[in-house]
Amino acid sequence: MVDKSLKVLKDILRKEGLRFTSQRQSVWDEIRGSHEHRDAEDIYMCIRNNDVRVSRATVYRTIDVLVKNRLVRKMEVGDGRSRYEPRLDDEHHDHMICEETGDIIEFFNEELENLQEKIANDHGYTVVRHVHQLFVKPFPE
Amino acid sequence: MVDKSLKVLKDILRKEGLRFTSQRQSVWDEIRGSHEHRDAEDIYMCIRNNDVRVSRATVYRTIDVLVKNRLVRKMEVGDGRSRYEPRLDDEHHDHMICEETGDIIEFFNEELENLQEKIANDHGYTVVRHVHQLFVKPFPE
DNA sequence: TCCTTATTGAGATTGAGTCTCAGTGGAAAT
DNA sequence: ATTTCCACTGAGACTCAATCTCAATAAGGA
Ligand SMILES: [Mn+2]
Ligand SMILES: [Mn+2]
Ligand SMILES: [Zn+2]
Ligand SMILES: [Zn+2]
Repeated sequence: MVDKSLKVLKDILRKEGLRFTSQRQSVWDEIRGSHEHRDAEDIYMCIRNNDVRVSRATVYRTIDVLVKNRLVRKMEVGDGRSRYEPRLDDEHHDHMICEETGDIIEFFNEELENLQEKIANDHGYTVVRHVHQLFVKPFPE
Repeated sequence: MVDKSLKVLKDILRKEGLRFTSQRQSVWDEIRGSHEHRDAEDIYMCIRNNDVRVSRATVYRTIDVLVKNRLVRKMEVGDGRSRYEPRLDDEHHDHMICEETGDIIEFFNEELENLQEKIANDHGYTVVRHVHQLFVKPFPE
């Protein structure tokens, strides 16, 4: 599993004509190791707490490569800090954000996906990507 | 129409315990006068081009009041600048953003709205607000 | 008109993210 | 293994939207 993820990273770097470095591996390992939706500062600090020397600039630069090559997904929740999550299985999902707890719940609904594609088509467009976020509150009681 | 919009603004300011000022009227007039999705800098510059003296700080502060009181809707398109649109009739709609032309097309689909509410309910939540943006490309030919 | 105090504006500040560039190190070639 | 080249890194400067500060201004009630 670790070997496979390492190979995935190396293949991407080769494809992009980039060199394999310990910093790039650290960033990918850090993101890959958690299913949470974390900001760059959190990823940066966690890597450093593992006694790995890396700079913010390199974290940001590496994330860009990972996002471009679909190993990582970038999302904005509206607070000015981008969040990142690994795309391990690469199955699409959208997000429900609880405004009381900050919890992020993932969901996928085929019907919803088809419907939005249909709506775009009716306007003469194809959907390239989409953002669908439900800001929610738990039911009372 | 102008009188009515003026009254709406004055009522809101009174309710909030805020004073009516020419700057606040200018900001509301500027946003109200266009159906586009504009950023703060654009709104600011247009007001000043009409020879009204106003500062960026006041534009931002006034927009906050208007957004809080649902006269204006705030949205992010992902480029780091918030966009604002008037909520004249206050009918909800979502956005389709053309990645080739930058055009923003508005749409509303009852079925979509109901479906997302149902999805949230199934997880034990109520939808407080939502963001649904389709980044699209025109069909070829 | 007077008086209190909310509002304003110039400019400083914040903070996420980007850029610069001299020094470092990956890896291909020998 | 050694050399060589040049991509990569990191400290810190920089960007830019947005917020904050605070002295001067102007609502608007008395
Ligand atoms: Mn909607
Ligand atoms: Mn709109
Ligand atoms: Zn979706
Ligand atoms: Zn997710």
